[in-house]
Formats: sequence, structure tokens, C-alpha cells
Amino acid sequence: MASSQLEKNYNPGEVEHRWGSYWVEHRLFQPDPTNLAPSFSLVIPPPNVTGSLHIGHALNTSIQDIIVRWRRMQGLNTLWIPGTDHAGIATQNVVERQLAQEGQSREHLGRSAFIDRVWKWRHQSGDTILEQLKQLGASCDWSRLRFTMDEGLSLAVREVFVRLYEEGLIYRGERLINWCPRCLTALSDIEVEHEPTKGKLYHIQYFLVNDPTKFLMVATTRPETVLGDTAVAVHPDDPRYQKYIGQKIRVPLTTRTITVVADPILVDREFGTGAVKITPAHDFNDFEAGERHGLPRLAILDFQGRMSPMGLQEAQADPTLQAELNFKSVQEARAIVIEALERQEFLSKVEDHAMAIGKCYRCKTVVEPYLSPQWFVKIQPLATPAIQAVEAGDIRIIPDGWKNNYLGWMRQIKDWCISRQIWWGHQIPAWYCRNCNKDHLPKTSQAGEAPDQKGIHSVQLTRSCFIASDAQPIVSRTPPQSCPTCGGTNLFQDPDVLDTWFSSALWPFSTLGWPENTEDLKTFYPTATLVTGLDILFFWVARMIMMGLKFTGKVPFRDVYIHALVRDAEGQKMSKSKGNVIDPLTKMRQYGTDALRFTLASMASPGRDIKLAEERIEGYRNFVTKIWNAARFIHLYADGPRASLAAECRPFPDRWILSRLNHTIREVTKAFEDYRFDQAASALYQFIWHEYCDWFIELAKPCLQEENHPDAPATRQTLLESFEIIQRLLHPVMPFITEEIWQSFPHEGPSIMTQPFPTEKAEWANAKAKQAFAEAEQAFSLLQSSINTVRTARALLNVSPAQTPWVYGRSIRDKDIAPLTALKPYIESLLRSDLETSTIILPPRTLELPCGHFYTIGPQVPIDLDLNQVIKNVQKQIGEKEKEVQRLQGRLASPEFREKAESSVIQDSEDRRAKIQDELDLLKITEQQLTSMTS
RNA sequence: GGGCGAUUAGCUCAGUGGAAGAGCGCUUCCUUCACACGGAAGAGGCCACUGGUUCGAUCCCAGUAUCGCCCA
Repeated sequence: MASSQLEKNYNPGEVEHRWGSYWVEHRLFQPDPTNLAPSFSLVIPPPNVTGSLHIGHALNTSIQDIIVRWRRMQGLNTLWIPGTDHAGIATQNVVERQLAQEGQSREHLGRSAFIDRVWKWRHQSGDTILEQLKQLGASCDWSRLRFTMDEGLSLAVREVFVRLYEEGLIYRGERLINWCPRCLTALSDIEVEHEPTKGKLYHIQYFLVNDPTKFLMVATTRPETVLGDTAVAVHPDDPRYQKYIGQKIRVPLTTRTITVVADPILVDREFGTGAVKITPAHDFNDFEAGERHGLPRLAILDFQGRMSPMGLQEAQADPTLQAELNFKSVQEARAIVIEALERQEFLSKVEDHAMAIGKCYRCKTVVEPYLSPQWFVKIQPLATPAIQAVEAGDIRIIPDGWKNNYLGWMRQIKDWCISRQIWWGHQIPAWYCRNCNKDHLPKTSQAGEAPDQKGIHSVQLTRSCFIASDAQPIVSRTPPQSCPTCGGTNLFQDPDVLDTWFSSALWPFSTLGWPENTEDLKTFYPTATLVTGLDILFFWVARMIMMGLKFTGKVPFRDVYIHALVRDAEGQKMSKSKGNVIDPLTKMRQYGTDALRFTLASMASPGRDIKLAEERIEGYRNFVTKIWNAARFIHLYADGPRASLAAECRPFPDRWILSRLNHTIREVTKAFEDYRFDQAASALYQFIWHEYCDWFIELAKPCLQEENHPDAPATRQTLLESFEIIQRLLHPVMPFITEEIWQSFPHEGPSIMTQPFPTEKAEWANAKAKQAFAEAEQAFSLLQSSINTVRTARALLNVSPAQTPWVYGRSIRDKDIAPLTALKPYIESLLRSDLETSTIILPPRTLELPCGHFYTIGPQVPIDLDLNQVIKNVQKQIGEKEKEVQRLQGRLASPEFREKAESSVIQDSEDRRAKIQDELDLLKITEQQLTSMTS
């Protein structure tokens, strides 16, 4: 028998493994070079090589795979490029930790040995996450796997760097940048996370030079930076302080004097004392204020975030204090400075103060603003077209709400610091001639440098931030042989590497072979859709748009779909430290990958975070099982003659299910087009479970199970045909079980994944079919209400079908009983009772319960049955209907409503009132009958 | 501090200017041969609050409260 083809229980693990390998072996994920249809391509947001699959990846990948499988089935020339990102700081940290365990360090190893070591690690375990994506079913073209440090992609990086440099869009300069004193590297603005912290506001007295009895009270959150002050600012319009502007004051704990300046931008009169100290070397706002007033920058912290002896000396700090402070951390220094301020009576008040503190997004160390020469991208010329592309709609951001977020950020974007003082990454293609830059190269004793511990000297030599900002770089695609200025050959390459996001910014075209004008680039660029989380909208998406427009002249993608963040059931962000992570691989093993994918799709409502509770996955696992069992059922009855009739000639249940199927095809397609995966999922769930399984299969049973039933060939055809379509409709969301089921039935072609995505068949969309479908839907509605009415009555009476072998149906209004009679066999089989229809007289003790508009139905009940529950139920319904009628009556009686409402609304209300009134009348008759039966 | 979003059934969430919906959970009944990861029936909601616009507001507008996110 055919049913033997499917096991009793669905075994997801085995099925997934089998089809997963099959798809790859048959190269079904690769675009067909003979396919002349329009292309449809995606690039995967490259996960870090250090990563392993978390639930966010699972969501991101599932959504992309749904889109890609759907478009591939639609016949488009589809390509989804996979790959990984070298993730500079993160990867370097991983390997450095390994070295530390071995008592080693990268400085001891040296640059080239260290990089070899990272590559070795990357080859060993860098592809873990890719294997996990495969398990999820991701239909990427694995033969086109890319890595941001591949030769081709590195070439693209150098090309972009050099071109931007030549156009003046990349420059090197000394700026205040975010510096992680643990990673010992610069960070871009967005690599700093701001965390609310309870800090303190210190009120410090700055005494006038001319009149040491008077002082200016300055409020600050960072008292240790007092030593680096080069001015104090007040608001020019502040009457309290106008007299001080231009006066000299003394910096506490030093012998230096500085000037009071007027600055309306920096100073908020309401905040603190209204007087602000300016430390241009250690605060971004102060840096800008310093520029405005031409103030010197006095750096008192070194690159490890420690008090610098040279800086302290330059600051003319009290010598005893200097000795105490040298090489102290910020925390230590703060305590010492506060103590000194207190002792010398400079400190007058300390208040609690809520503030935000910047931390390194990789290692959570407090970030220091640090003055150093770095490489920057001049961003404005790149940002302008990237803003226009989104404004003009060349790129759509979905959901639309994030568009303003993007535009807002882009409009206030600052130059992008792209140099990182680490080793793992794309080394900056710039060289320096030792001869021409004698005075600008790293010296062995830099300001603030510690005694040589932890290999500090060598650290310094490996960071371009110790190369003076006016050194002359030679920027070149390939290593230059000699210096173009002096012809000397003593050159060395800038030791820094580029921000990881610099290479990922090129991802949509570098993966396709740019700067070569490859066939892939011509065919698949621009890509169609980028699917990503909000957290990297700025890091990545914005930069891809800028770089794509700049270097290809085209947008890198037409749509950006931003999906939600997955949280735990309580709405908490998942994190390892909280221990609330839901591991997708575990869930896939427990419930099957299709169930997890369906769950994620069903929860992907736009603009809302996903709170993932395990019960949801379990619920959809049950759905998978339901589908499996439906397939087993169909196998049981698949054998036998089949007749493919025109839609309007098929039996009633067939016409109805085809109508519903058409409806579902439209709904799912529309939902996919709109990126409404939640709506697609719920349409599929509702249709498959509550229409196909609950009703169609039940209605089809009698003719399938009865030998030689006249409708059997037609219904068998509909059953199989529609189920096959269902598999294709469901395939993008649940690739594994649909493949397994599809393959278990007779089929053509190697895989369901290359079959066409369902569309409404022409022969089901012609006028005759539409008419037949509309009638079938109407008949079904009568059927359903008949069945429900009797079932409810039975439940209330607590009687089994055996106790009510007869059910009587009657037409009330017109004498036309035909529609109900036509449903006789279906009603009988679903109710497991005989149906007797009548126009007038019913046997005694027959319940006449209204169903549909003009009909009643009900079983004949035994004498001794208690009818009270049924009466109560009818009375409850009467109550509801009466309220409804009153409401409608009230509305219809209002002259204003009559006058102002749309005529269709008035008509609807009238029709509805009439219908409910009819139902109400019937219910009242029923109530009387029931009451008389009890008495 | 600025911007954005949310507030609908016990929970998680759809939704619409004119009849309050789903899934899960809950209650009752049922192991009848696709499925107990199942079937059947059912309970449960002043759609956050206060005003306004409207013939009519859960939906539009303003404000309030609570929560969340982003930016400073």
C-alpha cells in the first residue's frame, strides 16, 4: 500500500540531513546559467568567523531563505551569496586569548607569525557558523562562498582605498578619536556604546590671578582632567560671569594660568554652575571648543589610559602630585586628584549625577577620547548621494519607520575613523619613506610611555598613531619599489589595518568580483534585497549604500528589510551572561528545523521585537506533525482512478477547497511581496489546518472510503492536486518536510525547490469557475453552520451521535429546501446521523435551532433529556441579537447618519438589521418550542 | 534632554473610521482505523487613561501615564 511510503512518525533530523545533502549535491542552490529570466540576488550579512549560530542569525537566515526559495520557485535567476567577515578586533581577541593561555602574546610572536596563527584558527573553526546555516536549510550558492580577507575582496579594498585617497576622500590627520585602552586601538563613533551610569558632579574653585580672593566655580564629572584644562568657558550672556570673560585664572593643583572664554555653544547656563572647564585633549565637545578659541591641547593620559609623566610635566602639575600620579589609571588618578583638591580647599561640593559613559562595543572597557593621528574617510560627499537614494525611493527601507532613523543619522554623520591599531585585517595600503620622514616616525620614547613592560616599545612601533600626522604617506595599490620623492628604497608599510566595516561596506559588489567587470557583477548587481537587523543599519547598511553608489554608480540593493531583535519570553535581550539564550540548534534538534523556521516567520511582524517562548515552537511542531499525518492519510487513499474535471464540474467539497486554495495562494504571495512573513505563516496555518484538514479531508472521507463512490475519481484528483500545491506554497517556509512529502508522491523533476511557486490556475479563474466557487463558499457556510449548530446542541445536551440518530432540517422562509438537501450526504457523514429535511412539519421533540439565514436544524431528542442548557444557550443568543438589533436600529434612526454616511454603509446596516431580526425571530420561536417541550 | 515606537483575551501578538481576531494556555467531553504533537464544544476583552475631530473612534488628532529602542 502507498501509505508505507511514509513512516508513522515524522523524523525531522533524518529528513533534514538527507535533503540538505541532496540539494547541495545536485547543485540546486546555484543559478542556472541558461536561465534568461531577470536575476534576483541577495548577499548574506556575513557573520563573524568567530561566531556560532544564535537565534538572531536563525531569524535573519530564515527570512532570507524564504525570500530566496520563493523567488527561485518563481523562476527568477536566483543567487544568494554566502560568506563570513574577518571581524578584526573580535577575531584578534579570540586568538590573543588563546595565546595568553599558552603564556604567549602577539608581540612576542611578531606580526607575521601572529597573522599566520589567526589564519590557522580561521581555517580550523571559522566555518562553524556556515555549517550551522546549512543545517537551517539556507539555500546559498555554497560554491560562491566568500570571506572578507579573500584575495579578490582584499583587492577591492585596496582599490577603494587608493581611489578615495586620490580623490581626497581619505586623509590622515590628528583628531580626537574614541580609543579603547584595552584593545589599544581607535574605534569609530558607532563602535562606542553609551551606558547610563551614576556619576558625580564635582564643583571646583578656579581662583582669579588678579584677585586671589575671588574664584569661578566650575562643575565637572572628570576632576582628574583638571590638570589638562586649557580654558574655562562661560556663556557670553550670563550676567553672573560676564565680568570674568578674558580674565586669567589659575588651574588648581598646577602653576599654570588659563583664560576665561565666552562660548555659547559649549556652555549650558542651566547645567552645573554655568561655568565649564575646557580640556580639548580629552573631551569631544571641548575639542571643538578648543578649535573655536584656538586653545592648546594638553594630553595628560597616555594610550593605555594612564596618567602620562610627560603630560603632567607639561601641565605644570604640582611636583609631589606628579610623582603620585605617574602611570596611574583614570580611576586611581581621580581619587588622588580629589583628595588633593579637598586638601587644598579647591573642592566645594560633590553631587550625584546621572550620566552616560562610553564603552568599547567589543570588550566593554571605558573608552577614552584620545588625541592621535588616524586615517579618516571624508564622509559628506559620500553621504549626500546615499541620502538622496533613500529619499528618492531608489532604495526602500522596510518597515518604512526606519527610514527617518537612517536619514537622521546620515544627515549628521561625521568623518569615519577607519584605522585600527591591530594586526588582523586589511593592512592600510600606505607606505612611508624613512628618509623623507626622518622626523615623523615613531621614536622609542614616546610621551607618556611606560617602562618597557608587556612589550610596550614594540607595540608602539606597530601603530601608525605614533607616526606624526604630517608624515608623507605613499598610497598605492601595490607595494612601491622606491620613494617617488627621493628615490630611496627604505620604505615601510603603515602598520594599521582598516576598520572591518570598511571591507564589509564593499560586500555587495566585491563578492561579485568587482573591480573586475565580471559576468556575475553584470548579471547579479545590484542585489535585490538586503535582510538585516537594526543594530547594523549604520555600521553596515549605510556604508554599503555610500560605497555602492560611489564605486558602481548604482544602489547596492533595492530593498532593505529590517527585521526584529529576538528577545526571550520576558522581553529581555538574550545574552550568555544572563543565561537566557535560546540556542537555535538545540531547538532544531528538539522540534525540527521547519518548526523553528515557521515560528520565526510567524513572529516576524514589522517594527516589533520578537519575544520568543518555547511553547510557540512546540505549537508549530504540532503543525508539522499535522501536515505529516495529512500526507499519510492521502497516501492511504491515493491509489485508485482519478478524473481531472473542470473546476465547476467537481464535487462540492472540491469546488470549495479549490476556492479556498486560490484565496490562500493570493494571500501568501501578497504577504511575501510585502515582507509580511507573519501574515504568510498565519494564512498557511489557517488554511492547511482549519480548512484543508478540518473540513476538506473530513468531507472527502465518505467518497474515498466507500467503494465505487461516483465522486471518488474526481475527489481523489482534487485531494492530491491541492495537496501538492500546498507543499509548493509552504516550501519556502518549511523546506524539509515539503520536500520529503513531495518526493513521496509521484512527481517530475529533481526537487520541489525548482518547481514553480503556485499561482492561480487560469482554468480556476475563469467566469464559470468563479461562479462555481462563489456558490460553493455559500453552500459551505450553510454546511458549517448546520454542523456547528448540531454539535453545540449535542455538547450542551451531553448526548452522543448515537443518541441522536436523526437530525431534522427545515427551511423556514421560502419553501426552498434544496440547498440544505444538497448537503445531505456531507451533513450526515460529519454528524454521523441521518438528515431528514422538511418544509413544514417536524416530528415531536425535535430541536429547531436556527442555522444560516432561512434554515433550522436539530436532532430529535429523547424524552428524558434535560433541555435547560440548550434553552440557556438560545436565550443568551437572543440577548446578543437583541443588543445588536437595537444598536443598528439606533444608528439607522439617526437622521444625521442617514444624511452623512456613505450609502453602502447604510445599505449594509439595513441588510444586517434585517438578517439579525430574522435570526432573532427564529430564536424566539425556538425558545418557545423548547420551553413547551420541558413543561 | 531630543527622536521613534508600543499599550487589544491569562500570555504572545494580528487587525480595521461603521459587526472585536489568531496562536498558546484554560474548562468540559471524546482514545471512532491520518493525527491525543489529535478531535469536538466552551469560557474569557469599557482595544492604557483624559479630552477633541466625526453621524459614528479600538482605529484619526492632542495631552497624560507606563514600558521599550535609538541618538545626545
